Amino acid sequence: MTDNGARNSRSAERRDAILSAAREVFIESGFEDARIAEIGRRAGIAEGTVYLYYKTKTVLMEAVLADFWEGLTQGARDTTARHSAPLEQLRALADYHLTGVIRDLPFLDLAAKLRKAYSIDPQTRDRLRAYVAVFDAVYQAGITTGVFRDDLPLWIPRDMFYGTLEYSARTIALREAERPTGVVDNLIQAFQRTYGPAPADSLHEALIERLERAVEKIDPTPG
Amino acid sequence: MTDNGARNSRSAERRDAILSAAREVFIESGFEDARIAEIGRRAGIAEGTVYLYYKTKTVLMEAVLADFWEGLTQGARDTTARHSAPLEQLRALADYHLTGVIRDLPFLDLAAKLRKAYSIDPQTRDRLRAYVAVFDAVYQAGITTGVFRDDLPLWIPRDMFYGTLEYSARTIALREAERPTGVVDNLIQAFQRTYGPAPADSLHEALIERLERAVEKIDPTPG
DNA sequence: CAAAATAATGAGACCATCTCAGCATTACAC
DNA sequence: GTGTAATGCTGAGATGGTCTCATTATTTTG
Repeated sequence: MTDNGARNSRSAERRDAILSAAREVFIESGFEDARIAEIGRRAGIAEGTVYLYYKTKTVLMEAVLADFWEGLTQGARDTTARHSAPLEQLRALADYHLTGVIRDLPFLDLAAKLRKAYSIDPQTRDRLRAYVAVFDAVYQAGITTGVFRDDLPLWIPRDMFYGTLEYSARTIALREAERPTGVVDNLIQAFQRTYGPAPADSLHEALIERLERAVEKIDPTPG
Repeated sequence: MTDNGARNSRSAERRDAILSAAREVFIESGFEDARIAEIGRRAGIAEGTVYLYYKTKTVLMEAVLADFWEGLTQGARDTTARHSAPLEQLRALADYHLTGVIRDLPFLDLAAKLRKAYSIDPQTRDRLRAYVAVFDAVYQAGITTGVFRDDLPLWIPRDMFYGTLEYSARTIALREAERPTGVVDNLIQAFQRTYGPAPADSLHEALIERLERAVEKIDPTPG
C-alpha cells in the first residue's frame, strides 16, 4: 500500500497518454484503419503495452467515447444553466446539440460502428441516458411552469427533439453547407405549437391562470 | 457476342446466389464476423470465386444494402399510393417507415458501419435520395392543396419527419417494447400545427397583452 | 545492494481478407 | 467429334492486422 498514490498516478498518466493518442488516431483514421501500433507510438510506448491498459481495441475505443460523452453532457448542462425560461433553455440546448453533433459527427459514426446489432452495452446506454436527461429536466420544468403539456409520455417530445436535430446535422454535414439558420427556430416553433399549452382555450386559460397566480405572489396589487 | 444471353444469365444467377448467401450471413453475424468463406460455402462456390463477382467484402455488403433500399423505396411508394389526402399519405408513410426501420434496424446499423467518416459514397446517397423523395412528393402535393406552408425549405419538415421516426425506432427497439401507439399520431399532429396554414391567433395576442401588463408591474422599465 | 515484485517489450501466433498460378469447363470452327 | 481458344473456378498462400507471452527492464522492499 505504500506509495500507492504515486504508482496510481503514474499509471493514470499512462492511461491518459494512451487515451489521448487513441482519440487522435481514431478520429484521423476511423476504427478499422486505426493501428494499435500507431497509438502506441504516439503515446511513446510499445504496442504490447497498450494491451496492458486496454484489453482490446474495442475497449480502448469505448473509453475514448466515454470521455466524449462526458464532455458533451457537461456542456449541455452548462448551456441550459445559462437560461431560465424553459423555451430559452430548450433553444440553447438545441443549438448546442446541433453544433456539437455537426462538429463531432465522425465521432458519433465511430460510436455507431461499435454498436452490435440488436444490442447496446449498458455503459453506453447509461451515458446516453445521462445526456438526454438534460432535455428531460428542461421539459419537466416546462411542464410545472405550464409551458408544456403534461399529457404525453416524455419520450415522445424527446425523440422529436434529438431525432430532428441529429438528422438535420447529418443533412447539413452531407451537403457540406454552412450551418443554415432556421433549423433550431423551426424546431422550437414546432414545440410551442405541438407541446405548448394547447389548442383548447381551456389550456390557454389554465396557463394564464397559473402565471397570474405566480405574478400575484410577487406583486399582489389588485388588477 | 454469341450466346451472350445464356452466359449473362448464368453469371447473373451466380451473382444472385452470392448476394442471397451474403444477406443471410451478414444479418446473422454482422459485418465483421461474417466470413467470406461461409458466404461462398452457402452459395456453393469457392471462397476465391466470391471475389470474382464482388471485388471486396465491403462492395458485397453495399450490393446487399442496395437491394434493401430498393425494396424499401418501392414499398414506400406503394404505401402512399393507397391514399389521396396528403395528411393521410403522410401518416401512412410514417407508419410504414417506423415499422420498416424497427424491423430492419440491424440492417441499417450495418449500413452505418460502412459509412466512412466525413463522407458517404455517391450511390448510397442517391438511394437515400430516392427514398426520401417519397416524402418530398407528398409534401409538395400538400403545398399545392394548401395543407402545408410553402415558406420553408423542404428539408426542414423532411428532417423532422425522418429524424423523429428514426430516433423513435431506436428508442422503441432499445427498450424492446411493443411498438407504442402515439408516435405517428403525435408526429402528424406536430406537422398539422407547425407546417399547416398559419393560424390567426387572437388568443396568443390576448395572452401576451395580459402578461405584459403583469410584467410591467414588476419591472416598469420603459420598452 | 540483493532479491522480489511489478511493468514493459516486441517477436511471433493466430486468423482474417484478398491474390493468382494452375486447373476445369465451355464455346466454337471445321 | 475433336482440337483449340476463351472463359470460369479453385484454394493454397501472401499480406497485414490484433493480440499473447516469454523475456527483459525497472521499481520497491528488507
